[in-house]
Amino acid sequence: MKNLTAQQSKVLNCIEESINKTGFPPTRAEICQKLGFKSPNAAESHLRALEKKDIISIAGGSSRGISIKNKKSSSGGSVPVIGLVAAGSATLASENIEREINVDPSLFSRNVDYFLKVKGLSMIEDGIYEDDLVAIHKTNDFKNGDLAVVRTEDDVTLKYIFKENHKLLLKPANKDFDPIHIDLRNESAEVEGIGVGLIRKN
Amino acid sequence: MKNLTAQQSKVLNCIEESINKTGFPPTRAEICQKLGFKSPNAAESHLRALEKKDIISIAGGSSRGISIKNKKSSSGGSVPVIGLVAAGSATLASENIEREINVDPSLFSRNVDYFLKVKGLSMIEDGIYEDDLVAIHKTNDFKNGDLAVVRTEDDVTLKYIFKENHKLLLKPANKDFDPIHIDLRNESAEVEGIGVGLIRKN
DNA sequence: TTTTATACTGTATAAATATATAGTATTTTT
DNA sequence: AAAAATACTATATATTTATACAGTATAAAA
Repeated sequence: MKNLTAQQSKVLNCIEESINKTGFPPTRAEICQKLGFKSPNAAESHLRALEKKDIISIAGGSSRGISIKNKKSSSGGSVPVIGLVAAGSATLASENIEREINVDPSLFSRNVDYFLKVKGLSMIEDGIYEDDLVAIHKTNDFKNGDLAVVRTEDDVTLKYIFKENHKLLLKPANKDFDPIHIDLRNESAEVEGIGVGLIRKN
Repeated sequence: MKNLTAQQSKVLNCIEESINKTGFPPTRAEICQKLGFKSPNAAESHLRALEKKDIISIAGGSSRGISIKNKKSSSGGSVPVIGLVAAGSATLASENIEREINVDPSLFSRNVDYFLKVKGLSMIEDGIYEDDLVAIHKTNDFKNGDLAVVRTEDDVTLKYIFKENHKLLLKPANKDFDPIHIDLRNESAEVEGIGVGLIRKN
């Protein structure tokens, strides 16, 4: 994250305080009053700096149009949300984290290390839809039939996994998709975790 | 809690939606635009009614000065899980609460009042399975096609809802189940809330 | 060394916004 | 039966507010 200057932090605090206290963001004038500025442009330029640093967003042409981006609620039990990523990049690398959400750890049967945002329709027949968040428990241990996050040589994918000797079968839940067969003697594949739950936003 | 009229509920929803979507409350004009009013005073008077019923507060002399009262704490919100209950009993009565779970309120697009534990297979074709927890936002306002919790004379059910004049259609997502037709002139039915998300435990 | 970012004051103004007032009509409560 | 609440249209306007422009000054980056 980019560093904020002392003044920018004060302005950000001022915005947070306003939202928490009144329920809505401050105006330029209100920021000036709270921080002792005498010109509305003092607030304006700090806001533009915060916008440039991607800390807030400013809705043009509307009053009090300030909103704070990626509001992380700091309290424990914060779990990152990750999009299905390209091969080579580490799944849990910070640049892949879309956001963080707070979840009750007792919600799912096993500890949730991250949520994987589903791309594509390969699991649709078992009620896993695009943009669903699948709760992933990080482990390389699995049972046949588990829903697994598997890193192959050229992809990261979410499928049902079956292993028999040196053969790995990654099975989708969509008849339009073909199962993936991997011979571990020729190709490498790694189980990153298994799915232990799901969250969907309508 | 005092009863809100249908229009007042719509206005309240509009405010909640604005706060969740943009981060700040709407103006009178924006409410009018969303709900199809042609006079700003239509929104104004509804706001004053909501203020009188102590649902919202309005900061005088400031733009977007609307805030929703007794907003459930924005972090560490404990949300009850409820099984589909028999007719006659209040859905949120304490004896129906199976457990409480902590959920990040920002997880779903609208405020979640409770989770409904799904019984049966009537929504299975749209990825809603038995024992899934459907996040319910309490409201009696809905759009055609919304996933709604509906209390009929002899049941509480989760279906897609469609209303046309005095006819209510409750449509399942399973071809083995028949849609329910309700004639509101003969039978009563009440929308308790709409589904805004889903949690599944494997 | 020149540019860019930071950190403001001061003034001005178009546009956004709250809010009052005047009506009409229907429904609900007393 | 009368009063109050609901549910709007329509118009007007004072005020709030965002936002641009013109400066000044210092610190940091290229």
